[in-house]
Amino acid sequence: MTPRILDEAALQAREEQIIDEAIKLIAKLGIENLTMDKVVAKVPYSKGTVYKHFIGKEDLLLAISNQAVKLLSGLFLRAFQFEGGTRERMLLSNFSYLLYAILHPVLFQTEICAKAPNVIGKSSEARIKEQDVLETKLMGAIFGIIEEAIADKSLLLPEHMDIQQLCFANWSMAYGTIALLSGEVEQCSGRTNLIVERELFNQCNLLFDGLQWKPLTKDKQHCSELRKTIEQVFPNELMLIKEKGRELNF
Amino acid sequence: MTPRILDEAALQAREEQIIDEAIKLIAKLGIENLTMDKVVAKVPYSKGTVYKHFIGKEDLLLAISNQAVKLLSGLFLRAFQFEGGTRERMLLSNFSYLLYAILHPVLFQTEICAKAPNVIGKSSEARIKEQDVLETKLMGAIFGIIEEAIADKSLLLPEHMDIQQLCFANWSMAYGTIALLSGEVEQCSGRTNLIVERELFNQCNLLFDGLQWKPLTKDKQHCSELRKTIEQVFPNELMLIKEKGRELNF
DNA sequence: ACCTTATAGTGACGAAACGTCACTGACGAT
DNA sequence: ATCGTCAGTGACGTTTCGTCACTATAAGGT
Repeated sequence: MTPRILDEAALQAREEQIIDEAIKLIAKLGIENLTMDKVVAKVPYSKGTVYKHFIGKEDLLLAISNQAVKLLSGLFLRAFQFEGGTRERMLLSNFSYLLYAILHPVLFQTEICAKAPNVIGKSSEARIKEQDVLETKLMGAIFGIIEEAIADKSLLLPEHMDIQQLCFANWSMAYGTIALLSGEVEQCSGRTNLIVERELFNQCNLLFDGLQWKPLTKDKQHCSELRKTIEQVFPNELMLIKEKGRELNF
Repeated sequence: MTPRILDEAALQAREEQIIDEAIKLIAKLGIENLTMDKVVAKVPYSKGTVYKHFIGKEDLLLAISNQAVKLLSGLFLRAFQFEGGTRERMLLSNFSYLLYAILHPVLFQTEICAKAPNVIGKSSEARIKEQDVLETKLMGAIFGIIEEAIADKSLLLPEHMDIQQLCFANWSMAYGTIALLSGEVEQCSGRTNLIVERELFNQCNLLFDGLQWKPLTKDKQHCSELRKTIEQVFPNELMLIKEKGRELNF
């Protein structure tokens, strides 16, 4: 009466397989040339099956973005677990975001795209909900660092702001910086001469100094410290970046 | 021998007419449901003519975004020309961006979309160049305020940062905040309880305090001052917002 | 007046992408 | 062996895109 053969795990694996192929296609053709037909052609499943997983192209894009956020979560967690001062770890978190953006340009690009209303507007409810959960979880690591900072007195919560608002302040600053600069490698724009890692570093410090988050910039060499910390916590990522011929300048 | 009848001005007018109809369509159907066919149907010109102006849908979107930036420029200029302290005017600039985002959600939404690589990737070179020029011009107002601030000693340029970087720091902060929050009216997210105008206000002050931009938050009631300034410089905009049933809470 | 010529404008059309649905087949239950 | 159910298929109708062969128009020449 109930001959169900749907294996939840296998289903999940298949979904990831489709996502992986889509990522490869974006890397090869650019996100603007991704089509469902091409994805279906790359994958050992039929159109109908693919559409069982994703209600449309936008839904697939959001799924890729969610996948990316999962990957990012891992980096955030490592930054969170690093033994060091709270300000240092917060800075490290933001830089783990940057490392991810440099190492996985396709994922980051898709994440940006997935924030556009024309994508959200055509995605499934479930997928949007998933995005929400993932981003909330991501914020959790940041939230934790701030809690600790307040507990050990290195940070005093400003009047009329709670921890959540502080989380958001940090997140939006890093997001704005990386989003606006990641695309610009060489453009004859008013934004030339801006190096994403340097601007991110500066802006983090401005924000943290504005919050009076100890130790202040004037009291500590955050720059050299961050360099060491990154080498310690993200050695592989740093190596991969070097292999890409990219160097971090800040 | 040379019967040219192309009137540059009329051509421009027609382009704006097409853009206007597209904006109306986005407002009605949502940006995800905009199609060139629908635009052509709304406009007294044929498909071929429309495609003379815009090489494709993405190019049209970028054109709308550029139109939006022009509108925004006017607001920025008014903030720039306001007679008041430099910090106050900078704050006002950022809020003019917010007013625009609230008053013209379609334009702002399109602006966000137009930053996505899948749109840029399919736009014409000329249009991208135009975007660049417009954004540089926009930055000009911000740049000017900072120059003045440095001149009158209310702001000291931090070590290892130039004016351009400071401009960018401000821009990316405001962009990140508004972009991440503008979509969220009521969502059951980790980002609930965040009110865009309040967060923008807080983050501006954190950044400016971090820069030691006088007068500091502890020395002045920026909040009530900003309220007055907005009423003075943007009375119409404020009225329109009220008519929309929206109220600024910060 | 009439023809010439070059450009503006048109919309039918083919290609491409989308998303659906009637069908197939595989497997467990009876 | 038969039946019922559901995963999987891919052909097909639809939508959207963008082009291009053609028409209309207007200025200049004769």
